[in-house]
Amino acid sequence: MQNKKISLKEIAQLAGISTASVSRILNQKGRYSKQTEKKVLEIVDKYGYTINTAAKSLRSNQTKTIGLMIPDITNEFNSKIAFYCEQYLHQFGYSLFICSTNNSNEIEKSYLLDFTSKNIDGLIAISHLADVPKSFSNANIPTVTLDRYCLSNKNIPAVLTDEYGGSNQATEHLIKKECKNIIALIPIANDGYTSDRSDGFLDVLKKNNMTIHSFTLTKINVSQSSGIDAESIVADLLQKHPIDGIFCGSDRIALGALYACRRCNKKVPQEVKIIGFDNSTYSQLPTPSLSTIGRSSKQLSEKACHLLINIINNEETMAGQKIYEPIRLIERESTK
Amino acid sequence: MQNKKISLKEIAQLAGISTASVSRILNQKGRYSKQTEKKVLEIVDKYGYTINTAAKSLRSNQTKTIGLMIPDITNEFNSKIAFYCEQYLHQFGYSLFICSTNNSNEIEKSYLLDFTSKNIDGLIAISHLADVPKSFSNANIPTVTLDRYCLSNKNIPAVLTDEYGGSNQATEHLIKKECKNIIALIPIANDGYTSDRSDGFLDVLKKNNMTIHSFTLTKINVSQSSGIDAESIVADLLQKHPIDGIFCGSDRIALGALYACRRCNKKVPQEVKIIGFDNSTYSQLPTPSLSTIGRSSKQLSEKACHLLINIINNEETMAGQKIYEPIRLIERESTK
DNA sequence: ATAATTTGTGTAATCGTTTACGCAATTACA
DNA sequence: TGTAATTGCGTAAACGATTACACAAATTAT
Repeated sequence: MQNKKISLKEIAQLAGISTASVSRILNQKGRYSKQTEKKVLEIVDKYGYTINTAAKSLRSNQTKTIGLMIPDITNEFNSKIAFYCEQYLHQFGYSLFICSTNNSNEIEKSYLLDFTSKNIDGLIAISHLADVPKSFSNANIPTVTLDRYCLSNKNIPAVLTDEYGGSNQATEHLIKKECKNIIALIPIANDGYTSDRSDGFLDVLKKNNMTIHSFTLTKINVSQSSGIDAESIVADLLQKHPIDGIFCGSDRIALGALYACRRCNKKVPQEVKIIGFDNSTYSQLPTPSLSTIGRSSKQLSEKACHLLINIINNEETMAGQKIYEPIRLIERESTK
Repeated sequence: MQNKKISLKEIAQLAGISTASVSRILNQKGRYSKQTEKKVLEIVDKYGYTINTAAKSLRSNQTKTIGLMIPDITNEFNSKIAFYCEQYLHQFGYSLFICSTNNSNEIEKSYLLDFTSKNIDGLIAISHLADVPKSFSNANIPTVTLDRYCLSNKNIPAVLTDEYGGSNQATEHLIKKECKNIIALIPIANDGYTSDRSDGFLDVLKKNNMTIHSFTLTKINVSQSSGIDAESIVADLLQKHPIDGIFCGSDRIALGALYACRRCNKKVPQEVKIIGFDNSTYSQLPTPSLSTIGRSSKQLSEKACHLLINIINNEETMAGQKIYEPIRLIERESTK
């Protein structure tokens, strides 16, 4: 019928009425007659009108848009978060700006600036938001932190995994399976942050009066190669010490540990038991399959979205609140 | 200094000049003096000003925003596409609206409407765009299709994997390894579309004068459970026929086939050889590791983005052009 | 010294919506 | 029948930026 976008004003002209009426009809707000409504809707349909969001946002001061800040969308956990957040928020008419930050403060900052320019209605961030630009704070954008808590502003609520409890359970599980010499490999993000996974591990060892050596806890930089790094570290340790239990802060690392055992001819689970963290697809596929600590990315996502929408709508600040998502132990062949 | 967003007009007031000057300075466009520039930049910095994108877009008619339509972000291939597209487009100042369509025409349509409202500058779609709403066409949004070609408009350029060549190579590889009874399991998307993977397979069989039975080619619905579906189908076939080679249209399916062989006590690769498609992480982990057909998601993404930006900038339509990304055979243990 | 050019700035319209306010026509109520 | 309430619609300002145009002041050329 056309091949150019049509505006509300043009619809008004075609219908011989004012823009105000058209707007009221399209938004089903205020007063208008059935007659003119019919006329307008016909024209809308005939010409394939869609509203201009920029104009609407400018006037109404809301964009129906949420920012999602994620370290790396390629990571299975993160991509699930993105998926479930999108699903949940879509129900409420929100679209998602997604950005990968690689945990870099610089990149985060530039995206936060971009987000304030774009006037997003809210932000979900898998980040510590350690360094937030002034313009972002000034904009007072409702924010929820996911799987991390905000370092720069204690009022930002967080939806968290019970990492301490998870590593507790994992370690207890190894002990129950009669491991005597347990080590842990904990990932450390390139923003320098380590999770509570190491504390949970160490506390259980102490509680059980187990000796803690210099090599008991190793930190591994998070990267594409963290599995490979873990492999050589573990292979090295296996040759020097009588290790029989390995708690890994991620499944990727656990996989590296498994390969290391193969290389050193240590049978898993007979001689060495391994447990990972995340319940990613990785953990199900190798032989033996890997025991791991699972958490529901769906639950995490939905709690974060729910919280965010509440803040957006009700002005409930939920200030500083921390919501914990429980974890569960998933026992597979590597600790049988 | 403040805790409210400040506008360009307010900056002008604070500096005692007109909005026109401020705009010229911030955009480094037109004429202005060093003096006033300094004054303005100081105020901008002091108050943490960021531009209001909605207003800018409304006036300038471009949003610096690209839509990315993907069947399921949770899928490894798709998440890589998202990652590389974001990286590439970010360099040029674009942000990404990402949406998961689950291959559903209905969902796609509603997102296309949303995108036209939002006035995205361009669209990259892993989709056949079989059913495009009128308003989207009217909006004349530069579009590139990725890993699929557009069914509703032949002028839309596409960046494609050489699927035919890939399945050709995979099948030839099985034959070279002396497989005599080869079957294929090809995924079929829930928009009803099958790729060229089956043609490539069948043509090679014909060329080599191999018999094609009723069970030679099986189609499997794409879903979370497609691996499990494949497992039972293959297990069933293995018991009835002397199959010694399996070409799988995805690594997930290949994994199912591998498990089926285990269940039926068929040794891989000695008795049955398996080859997958995608070179996903899945394929590297099991024992034996899976041979597969690889393609570079980075190359695919960058070609698509490059093409799109060209269309956006130069009005080069590249109408109907199809760009093929080559594939490569990755030989692992499952076909040794 | 005068004319021509360049430079810095301001005025005001514009992009496409929403919405407060006002007014006339219709309907309800007495 | 007259007054009050309701209904439907239009006018115009506003959101926050960009930009064509005009114009005075400063600079350069002649």
